[in-house]
Amino acid sequence: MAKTETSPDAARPWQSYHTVYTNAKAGMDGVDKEKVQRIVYEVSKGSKFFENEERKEAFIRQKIENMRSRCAKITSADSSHYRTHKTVKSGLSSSKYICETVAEKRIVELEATRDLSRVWIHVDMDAFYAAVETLSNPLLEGKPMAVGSMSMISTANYEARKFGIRAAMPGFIAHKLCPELIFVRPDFKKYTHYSDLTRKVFRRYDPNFMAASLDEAYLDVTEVCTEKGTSGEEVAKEIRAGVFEETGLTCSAGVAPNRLLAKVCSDINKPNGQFVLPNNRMAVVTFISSLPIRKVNILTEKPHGQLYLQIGGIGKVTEHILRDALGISTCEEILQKASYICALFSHSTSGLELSPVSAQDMLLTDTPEVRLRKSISNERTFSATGDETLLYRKLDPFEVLKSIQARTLKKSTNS
DNA sequence: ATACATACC
DNA sequence: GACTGGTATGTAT
Repeated sequence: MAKTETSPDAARPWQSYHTVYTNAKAGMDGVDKEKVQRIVYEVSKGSKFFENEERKEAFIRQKIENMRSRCAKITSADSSHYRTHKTVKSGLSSSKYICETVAEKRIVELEATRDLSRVWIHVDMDAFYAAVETLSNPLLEGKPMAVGSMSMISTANYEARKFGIRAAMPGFIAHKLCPELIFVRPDFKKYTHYSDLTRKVFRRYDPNFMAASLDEAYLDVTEVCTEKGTSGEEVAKEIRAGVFEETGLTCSAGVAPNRLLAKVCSDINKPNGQFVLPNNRMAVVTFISSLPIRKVNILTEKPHGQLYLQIGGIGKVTEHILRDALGISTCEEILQKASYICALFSHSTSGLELSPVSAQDMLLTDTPEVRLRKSISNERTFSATGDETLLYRKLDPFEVLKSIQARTLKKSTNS
């Protein structure tokens, strides 16, 4: 009997354990994903973390079931509408007919915001922390290496990625995937130093460039292109050469009419490459059509200081819901099923999901002149305990202070 | 108002 | 044995 993709296979229980580690990522092309998935599952199985993941998965599955049944209702209301030529009401306030009108209106609004007049470059350093560590210790060259600890990995170099190891993976799982993996403790002083060197280069092309993290920045080079009579492609090449000259590190770049697209483009020819999406409606629409929904990101509109936040987007959970409830995996399918999205999600969530329609940055609005930091926090993970005394001790202001001081001291003394 | 969930690096 | 930490937004209750 033919096996369908959706039927759970009891012989392959690891297939139902969803992690982010098998997503398409630069340097992960030749990886045996099935094997990685199996090892991750085997190492994780039975842990408290794993149990919690299963609990969350079950909740999401239930949410998907609800959505599917609401979908079915919308569709049947729709067909009765066309059969009887009567207005559909009686509890079914959201017939497909009404949803389509709402969706069409929103799409028209989004289309109107499309702007192809700017040239944006997104620069993304290649395996940044790992590359910096290799600069200061050339013995690491060519060997699988990760910056982080047995608990958590921040960055893996390309040799390590061949084993399926990547950022946000716990070190002990990475060790199972590659026992020879070298671990290097993070040293943020070093990364900040090299980050500053790259920013000196960025400033030459856009004094108001926006840094999204130590290793990523958005530059508006529209004026540079006009003044010098050059193209975004040429400017990106210059920037990458400049960064290499200043730091000895490689980076990748994406050139596009807006930040959302530029970020997607910088990943295409990683590492040490670039990709240009021309400011041309046809090219942009074609590009967006085949784009996996997971690539959709949103950003805050104004920086605090030089920092530009990348928040939200379609992540693991939303991707799962859209795929299993509505059969959506590309941005083109978002457009086709826009009426369902408008019917099933809140206004702001559907706005996020529909944003690729206009191939436009999804920006947070209602922004003050300069967006200020809204919160500051400091957290510590400790092992599970039922010991009440210990828990209260963790919360004791004096203990908290001591812990923060200890960490601050550690940071300023290493190297 | 508060807790919880999702997201990004 | 071990699944971070900082900041932000959205949703449910």
